[in-house]
Amino acid sequence: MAQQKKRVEDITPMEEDFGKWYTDIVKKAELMDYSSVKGCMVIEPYGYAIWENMQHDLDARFKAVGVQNVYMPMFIPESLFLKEKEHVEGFAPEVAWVTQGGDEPLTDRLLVRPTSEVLFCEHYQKVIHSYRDLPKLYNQWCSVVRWEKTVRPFLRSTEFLWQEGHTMHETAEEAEAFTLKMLHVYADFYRDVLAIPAVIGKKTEKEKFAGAVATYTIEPMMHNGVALQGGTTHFFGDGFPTAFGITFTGRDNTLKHPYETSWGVSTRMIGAVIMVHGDNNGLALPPRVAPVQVVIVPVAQHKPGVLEKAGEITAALGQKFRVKLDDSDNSPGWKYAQYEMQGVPIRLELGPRDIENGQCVLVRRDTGEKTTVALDDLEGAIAQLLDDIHQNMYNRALENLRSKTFEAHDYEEFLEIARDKPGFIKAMWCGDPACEDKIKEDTGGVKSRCIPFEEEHLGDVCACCGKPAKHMVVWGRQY
RNA sequence: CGAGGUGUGGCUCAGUUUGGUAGAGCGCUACGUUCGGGACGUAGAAGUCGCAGGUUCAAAUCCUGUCACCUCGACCA
Repeated sequence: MAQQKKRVEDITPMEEDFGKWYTDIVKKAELMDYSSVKGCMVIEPYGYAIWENMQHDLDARFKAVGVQNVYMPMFIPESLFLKEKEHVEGFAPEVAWVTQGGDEPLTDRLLVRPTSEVLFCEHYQKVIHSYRDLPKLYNQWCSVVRWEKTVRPFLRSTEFLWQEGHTMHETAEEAEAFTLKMLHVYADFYRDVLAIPAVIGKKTEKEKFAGAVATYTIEPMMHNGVALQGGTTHFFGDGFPTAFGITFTGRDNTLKHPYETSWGVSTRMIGAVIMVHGDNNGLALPPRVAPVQVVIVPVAQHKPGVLEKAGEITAALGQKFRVKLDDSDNSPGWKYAQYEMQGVPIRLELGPRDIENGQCVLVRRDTGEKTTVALDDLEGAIAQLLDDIHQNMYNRALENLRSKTFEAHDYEEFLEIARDKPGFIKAMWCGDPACEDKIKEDTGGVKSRCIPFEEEHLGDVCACCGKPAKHMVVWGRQY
């Protein structure tokens, strides 16, 4: 259709160039703008509203499991940062330093936080004295800075917004259980709010966080088969608490170190939403985070009664949904394309003909399907439609994940899939990091995503080296 | 950080090879006609050519440096 051609002229088709398609969308849907500092972006109102919706929902989920919000400083003295060795080695290459305050050079340099483990530990050392003080379940919403070599809006930037939870527990078992609990909070959020399915599991030794005993991850698959690390939770054991001298008197009146966890998700989730749900007409937002859930487009709005009726409907629906009325002078067709580009889940068209018949037209962003609805039933119909859209978007993403997940039983098959079929590869693994290195080398970038909780038995030997297998691993390329 | 590419009104780009008055389309502003899939007419505003040096009578154009962005590799949420 001719109109189809016109709709997509501004966005590079994803089949042609997925990277270009992505940047077209972040710019044209008005999510962000570049700034004059490398790797730092302006998050524009529409993009920030998505983040706020994510924040509100997640924050409530954190509080439901007893987490409290705090705020830590953005600067860390070098001497404090140096206390945990593996952690330093992990982050040292990408920290930004403050070396001067006003006119005076600093004797103890400050780093801009790349993550706040050490600040939480310094504080916990002061406030934890007894098992009665545990657990401590703190979280902060803030920005952190990592001096990345290459950057991409929302996926990898020098400064990014996130939340970081840091908790202290009386026993290792409790801490480990809490690490998994938070992983499931994230997974539920991805499924129920972002409409994104994911592979959930444990990172291999090679891929775990600097200083952690164990790292767990949720790994959603983007539309093109590439993975994005969607959120991680870490069990730290008592390494940091020992290094920072955090002690408490236990129930048996002996001095002990508490056990620590941390967990975080970031504005990268916006990138995930774009790359999982978007299409060649632009962004497609899951209803539960969409800043505008219903956009009302009046048709022939100069005719008497149209704008009045549209205003009435906007006010009524605004009680229950996030609604926008576009009464600008742009043509209806222009508005249709604009809000499709911005991913608004439902468009409500209202013209003189509709008003006469006591109805309006609802158009869903995910399928393009149009239905005529009586104005009397509108609220119920929209509530139902938003739920349907969420479910349909989830199902589509799940289908994408399933259809692009392959099994490899030997190395030849593995390399063939890695070369020809974008997506995840399930394969048995011996547990040796050498095989991870070899696979990454031979395939040009395929890495272990995780050892999924739902393991399958695909064979007895490692698909790479042929030695006895210990686990099934999901492999893939990542952003 | 390695390889390649690009910076010219708000956006997409032409002009750079061969130095000589700053261009187009879209967008924007005003008015009028329109309005069920990116409407049209008329009039108008808007650019120290990424930035800093240099060569020259003269630089968007040549030289040096620098910054940013894009693509592909090595690292992360």
